[in-house]
Amino acid sequence: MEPQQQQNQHQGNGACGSSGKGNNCHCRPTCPRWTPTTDQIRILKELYYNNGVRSPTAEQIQKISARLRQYGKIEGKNVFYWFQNYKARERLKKKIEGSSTSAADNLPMHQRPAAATNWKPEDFANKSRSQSITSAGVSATLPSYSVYTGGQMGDHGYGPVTMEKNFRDCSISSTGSSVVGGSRSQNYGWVGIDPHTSSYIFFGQKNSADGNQGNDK
Amino acid sequence: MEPQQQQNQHQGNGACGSSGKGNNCHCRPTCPRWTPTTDQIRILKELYYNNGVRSPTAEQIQKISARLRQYGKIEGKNVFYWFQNYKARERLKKKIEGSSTSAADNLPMHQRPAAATNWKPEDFANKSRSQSITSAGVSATLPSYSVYTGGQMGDHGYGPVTMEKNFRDCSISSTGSSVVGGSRSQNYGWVGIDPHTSSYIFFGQKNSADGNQGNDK
DNA sequence: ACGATATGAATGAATG
DNA sequence: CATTCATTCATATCGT
Repeated sequence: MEPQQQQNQHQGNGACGSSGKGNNCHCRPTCPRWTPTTDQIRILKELYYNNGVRSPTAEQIQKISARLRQYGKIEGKNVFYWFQNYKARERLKKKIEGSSTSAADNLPMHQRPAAATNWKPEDFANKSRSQSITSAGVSATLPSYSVYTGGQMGDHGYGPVTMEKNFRDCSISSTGSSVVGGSRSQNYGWVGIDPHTSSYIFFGQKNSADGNQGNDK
Repeated sequence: MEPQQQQNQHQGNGACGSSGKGNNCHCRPTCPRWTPTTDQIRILKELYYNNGVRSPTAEQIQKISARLRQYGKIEGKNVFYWFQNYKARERLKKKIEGSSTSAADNLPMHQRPAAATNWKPEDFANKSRSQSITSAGVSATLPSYSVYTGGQMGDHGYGPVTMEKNFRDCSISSTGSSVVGGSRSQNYGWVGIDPHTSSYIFFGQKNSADGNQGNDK
C-alpha cells in the first residue's frame, strides 16, 4: 500500500476493454476487475496524500476518473472504492499493529470539502444537494470537462450501493465507440461521464421490473 | 507500458527459508514473508477451531500476535492475513473438493467476543469494559495437543451459498519456472508510513492553454 | 534442478 | 466507515 509496489503485470489493458484483436484470452465480456495502472495509482496517491482527498464527492470522483482514464480504463466506482479501501486500510493497519512504530498521522488534509464529505450512495438517489465543492481539493483543476455539478445529475444515483443483487459487471465506457444500449438487459453501471463522446451516460436502471427509478432507500 | 520492476531476491541468506524442516526461522526484520513456526501455527489453529476465531478483531489480533511473538517474529498483519486466508481456503477447499465431512459444520463459535464484529476506534480507545475475550480469545495459547477438534467445524457466518458467478478464464499464469517478472517489492511497512511525496499534482496542470488538456498524453 | 502445491500478502469489490 | 469476500500474485516448501 504505502510502499509503492504495484504488481503491474497485466494492468493497463488486456482485461476486457482492450480493443479486441489479438485476443489471446477470449475471456468473456465480463471485466474481471479494475487493475489500476501505475500512473493511476500514482495519481490517486497523489490526491490522497498531497491533496488530502479521502472521500471524494461524486463530482470529484467523476473528475478524477475522467482524468485517470488517460492512463487506462477506469470507472467512477473504481475511484470511489479505491479511496475507501485505501483509507480503511491505513486505519486498520494502525489499529492492528497499533504499536508505536507507526505514526505520521499528519496528513495534509487541508482542503477537505467540509460540507459534503459524507454523502451516501443511498441518499444520493433522492437528494439534490449539490454543494460547490468547486473549490475543494480536486475541483480546482480540470477545467475542461465540467461535469454537471449542479445540473440534473443531482440524482443520478451514482452510488454502488444502489445495486440490488446483480452480479458484478463492468460498464465498458469506450471513448468514441460505445456499445451501450446493445442487447444488455440491465446496466446499472456506474455513472460514466465521458468527456470525449458526448456528455454523460449513466444507466440508472438496474432492472426493468423494478420501476423504481429514483429509488429511495 | 508496464514498468515492471523486478522484485528483489531477498532470499539469498536463507534467513527465512530455513532449510531445516521442523526448524523455523524467525528471520531478521528483512524477511519478505512471514514464515510461521509450528508453534504459531498450532496456536493459530487452536484459536481457529477451538475458539472459533475466524475474523479476530483488532484487539484480538494484537493479543494473538503478542502471544505468538514468543515463538517467533510475527506481526499483527500476519495474524490478520492468516485468519483471512485460512478461512477463505477452508471454504474454497470445501467447495471444490465437495463437502466430505458434510454436516456437523457447527463449531462452538459462541465464544466470539460479543462485539467482535463491531469494533470501532471509539471502543478501542479506552473502555473500561474488558470483555472476556481476554481469556477466551487468546489465552488458549499452548495446549500442546492436536488442535483439530473435529475437522472442519469451521463455518459459521457464511453458510448460505453465495457463489454463483464462478468464472475465470485466461488467468492461469505461468506458475513455476517461468518468471513472469514479478514486480512486488518487499515492503514491510505495515507499521510504517511511507512518504509519498511526489510533487506532481495533475490538478494543477490546467494552465497551459485553455484548450483541452484532457487528452494530453 | 524443476514443477507443483501450499500459503503469505495485497487489493478490488461489496455489504452492513 | 467498518468488516468481509474473492481473486490474484509471489514465494516458501516439498516432491519427483
